[in-house]
Amino acid sequence: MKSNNQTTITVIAIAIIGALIFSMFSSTPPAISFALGAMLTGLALRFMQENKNPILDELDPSQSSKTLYVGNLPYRANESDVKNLFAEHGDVFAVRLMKDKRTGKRRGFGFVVMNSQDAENAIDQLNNQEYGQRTLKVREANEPKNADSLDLE
DNA sequence: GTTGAGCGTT
Repeated sequence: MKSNNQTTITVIAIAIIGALIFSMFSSTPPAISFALGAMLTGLALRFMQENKNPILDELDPSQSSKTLYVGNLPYRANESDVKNLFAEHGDVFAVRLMKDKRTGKRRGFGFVVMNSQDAENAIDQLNNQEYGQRTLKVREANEPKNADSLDLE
């Protein structure tokens, strides 16, 4: 609900164009026809936005996810262990432990995708904490796939 | 079967 400035400008621009077109085919005074055209175009755009791709609305647009980098993991830890560990501090959506593509051995680090708010908590709770006789390193990932609500910048 | 700072995959 934040970065809709561009969308808003686009809608206004299209609404103005619609208003101009509407003014051409209207016998009412220019100001009134312009306003009517803008309103009609705006309503049309809203109708189009509400009916566009209901599939996209089912992909949990309300829940914003954040990818966490997890380093210094014990080699014997699997994805279920990491998922259970992070699940104690929030909703975990996915866990990917990186393995070497040639040998398939675990490289000792991975990524955890979880709720944004819970991710902030999980970093504070799990970073520099012992797990499997190792000191965990939990940070925000460098290439965030989904960073919707970032108030940092 | 080993190792130990790091930022990946359809």
